[in-house]
Amino acid sequence: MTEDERSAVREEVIESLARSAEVYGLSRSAGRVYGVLYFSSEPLSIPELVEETGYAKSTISNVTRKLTRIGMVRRRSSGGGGRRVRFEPETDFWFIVGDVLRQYAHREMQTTRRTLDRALDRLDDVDGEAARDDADRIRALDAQYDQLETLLELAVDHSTEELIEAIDQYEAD
Amino acid sequence: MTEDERSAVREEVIESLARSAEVYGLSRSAGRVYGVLYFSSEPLSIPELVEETGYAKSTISNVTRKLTRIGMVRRRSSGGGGRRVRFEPETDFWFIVGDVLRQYAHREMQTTRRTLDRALDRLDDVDGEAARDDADRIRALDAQYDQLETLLELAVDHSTEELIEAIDQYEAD
DNA sequence: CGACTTGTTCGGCTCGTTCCGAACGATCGG
DNA sequence: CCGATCGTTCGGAACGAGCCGAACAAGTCG
Repeated sequence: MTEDERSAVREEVIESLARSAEVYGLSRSAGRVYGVLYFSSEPLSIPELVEETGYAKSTISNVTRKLTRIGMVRRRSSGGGGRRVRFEPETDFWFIVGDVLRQYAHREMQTTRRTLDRALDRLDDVDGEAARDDADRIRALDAQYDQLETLLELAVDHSTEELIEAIDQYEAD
Repeated sequence: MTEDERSAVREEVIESLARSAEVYGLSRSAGRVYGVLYFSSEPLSIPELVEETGYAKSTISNVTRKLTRIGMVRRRSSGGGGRRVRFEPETDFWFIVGDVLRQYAHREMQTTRRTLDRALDRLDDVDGEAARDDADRIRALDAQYDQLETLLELAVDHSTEELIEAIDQYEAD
């Protein structure tokens, strides 16, 4: 009876991770797969994940690839036995967040800023008050992106503990 | 000719905002509506946004509601003239981010932690090494969420400038 | 070499989202 | 009170995302 209770509790937590995944723009399946890996005492292969989660093999293949891309699981392309690749979870959440920020937000900001800079160049050739207004607004956008970018770079280079301490010390003045 | 060029440049920037919106989980229309509001010298009503964007009136209605919910535009339920509500953009991006984090991430973390705490309570009644392992992992999850939550609370209470300065000072040791 | 296991890719189904047009309220000036 | 204007809501079409099963490729062990 206690064994049932234990797996019920684990199911609850895994389901909770699935819901969290949806909030942050991932699929339910991604959350569940991560949850199963998180509770597993050893890395799991795709057939094992199929067994544990009930998803189709193709789904597991796609989901594991996505999770690997964003740094939530690692591929141990391994090794000896019959199984070829095995997955283990990245358990440092802030590290995951940092990875995602670096890959997506940072890239997006860079391309947007390139667009803004090109736009400003083109506006130099245009006369009139309205054009100057537009240029001012675009410069303001650029400044915002610039600040977010530098903050982002600083933040992802530190642990949560360091960041909390930094802000605490800053507040202490 | 310069007038064409000016609107072409603005179109470019607005389109860029539309693409950015997609990256961050919003619709293209939301990005474009925000862009039009951003370049407008005065708050715009729904018919005006229809005119400027080409979207259907219903689309504008839904999009403005969504943008208002997440704090990207403000409703100036308005005064005097024939028009009733008018929208103006929130131009402080970090403020927008903070708003979203407070509304979504923070709420999500709280509900998840409630689930984790309930799970730990239930596991107290279960014996065995495996149950103890599960409890350890859940406690580790809980600790991660706790740290992210406190960091989040600290971060959204400061401006980007303050945060950058705080980290810079911290690094200066 | 041939049977088996593992992982990827492909086509199809389903469901949610986005956007539209039309119908429906609600508010204001005359 | 009536017409006009503004905003919301409803039903539907087009599109994309998630998931599945089946076919396919690649490597392993007998």
